[in-house]
Amino acid sequence: MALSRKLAAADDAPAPYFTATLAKGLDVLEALAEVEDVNLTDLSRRLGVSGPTLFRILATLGQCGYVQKAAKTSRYRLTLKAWEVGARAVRRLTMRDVARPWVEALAKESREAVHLGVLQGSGVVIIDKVDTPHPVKVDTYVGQRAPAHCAAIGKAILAYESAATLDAFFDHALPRFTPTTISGRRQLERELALTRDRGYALNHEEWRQGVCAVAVPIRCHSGEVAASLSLTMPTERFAKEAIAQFVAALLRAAQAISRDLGGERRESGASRP
Amino acid sequence: MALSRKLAAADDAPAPYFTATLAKGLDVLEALAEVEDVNLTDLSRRLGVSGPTLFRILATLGQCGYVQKAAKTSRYRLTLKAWEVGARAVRRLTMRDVARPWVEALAKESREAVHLGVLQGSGVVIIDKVDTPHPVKVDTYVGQRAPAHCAAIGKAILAYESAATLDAFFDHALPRFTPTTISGRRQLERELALTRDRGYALNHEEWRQGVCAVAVPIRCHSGEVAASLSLTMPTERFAKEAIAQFVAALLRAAQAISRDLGGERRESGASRP
DNA sequence: CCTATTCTTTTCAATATATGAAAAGTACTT
DNA sequence: AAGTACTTTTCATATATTGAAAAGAATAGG
Repeated sequence: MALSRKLAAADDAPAPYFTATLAKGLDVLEALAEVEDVNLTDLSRRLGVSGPTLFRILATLGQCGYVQKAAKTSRYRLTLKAWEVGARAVRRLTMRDVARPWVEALAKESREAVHLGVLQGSGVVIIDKVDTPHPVKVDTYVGQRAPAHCAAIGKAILAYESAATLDAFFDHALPRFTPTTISGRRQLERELALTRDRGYALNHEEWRQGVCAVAVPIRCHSGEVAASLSLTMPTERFAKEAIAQFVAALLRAAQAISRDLGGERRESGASRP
Repeated sequence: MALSRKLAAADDAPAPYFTATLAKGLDVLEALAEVEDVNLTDLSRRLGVSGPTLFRILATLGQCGYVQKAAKTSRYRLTLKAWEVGARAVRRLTMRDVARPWVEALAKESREAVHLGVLQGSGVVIIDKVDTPHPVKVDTYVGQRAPAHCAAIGKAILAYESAATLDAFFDHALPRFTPTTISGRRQLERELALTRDRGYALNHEEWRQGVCAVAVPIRCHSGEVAASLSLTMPTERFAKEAIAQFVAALLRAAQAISRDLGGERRESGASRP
């Protein structure tokens, strides 16, 4: 799973223009993101990289500030450096700032967790969140990636993507996570058509057991769908009768955000919720 | 500035255990974080890396999902991948979740921008923020790095670090940003002693013109200073008479956070503000 | 407290890989 | 439509990366 793409490529095509060392370093970074703390040997086994090689990579990541050693010796862990670098990219998403007040208002009104997400490859990345006041919460976090094909927040975007983008999307597999996961291209296309017709996307435990969600697309001034807004909750609270109200609130918020996006500038003086 | 540390090392020591290609790739990532969109040639000039080499690096970063090409061809930009990877590290900081309600309460009470920061190398990284309602705001963002020696949020942590950590800290230079920046070791040590005596740190335009701040340390259950909490505002609003009130509010919030950190678990049922 | 075991770090020679010059191919500009 | 600037490919060379093996630390076990 953490193998560099070159090796993972089933067809042994020459995989042109690929710098193996760099890819290996990034794999190490990603592996460290998953484990809290590791020692060299464990990590070396996990990644299938020899000790000395990993030692050099970790030393380099350390010198560049991405990794540090916990305590005196032994275990390695990530610093916040990767997050800092990435934060510069997030900062450029006007969407986030414009949507913020409406995300908060929607959370207050619905009393459920609100997520704002954008499409990135085969997944949706949560770029903002306001949690529910209920004591029973779904475990999600800002920066989390959800598979687009089985999350409401993903389907609400996919439903409005161009044929070309969808073609590229379907190059990725559609892994099955639960019995209700839609993992066939045909079925997903039908689901997306349904989503377009209704104007909102649903997820009934398609990704994680016990978790449901509704989502609507957010259009930018040019009319393209640029993000999506969702309400996520435990199945227990996802009553059939309540959905219409959730959708209404979502649509109101999404429209307000679209409107505020018009100017496209950060300090927009637009009306607040 | 974006040169890999190997080359930047003034003393031409052999710089042991260093993987140049990986470091170059990370440099590219960081360069892309700074520019929104670049074409290959510009980036190649900026980094002093030849075209074909950069081409390979960008191709690799692309295959690994860290970079993508805008539009059809031409310009490169960062994806959210680095941010996603880093978000896993941030998520492990219990501090952030525990502090959140108090950060919000403090923002409401003070009506100024509240920042929560942790020390990372020679800087402080802002891990959470709630902005002021005032129309005149200081430009800051979550994920931002501030130089520790000339930011209140940094000095409030430095003041309580061990001699060993401080020694390591002083290996970095203390760049001067404004006429009031403290850039000598002796002077900074005096300032830190003063900070300890008072119990709070100040910054009068030491980093950025027109920006002032007050900050207090946050101690974890073991008594170590693990983070700091600041109020940041334009000099115009930083009235001498108001500081005592800001400090009182900051200390109250910091104490509450320290208390709530006791359990050290995420879903702490502790009292809310 | 000493020995055994496991993990980290260093060394080193073989080899695979990255490198930049130059050329070919594209995409803009005027 | 010709010119200019940028991107991509090719390729021979030099270099950096590689893992085996060994030395050195640290930790655990008796």
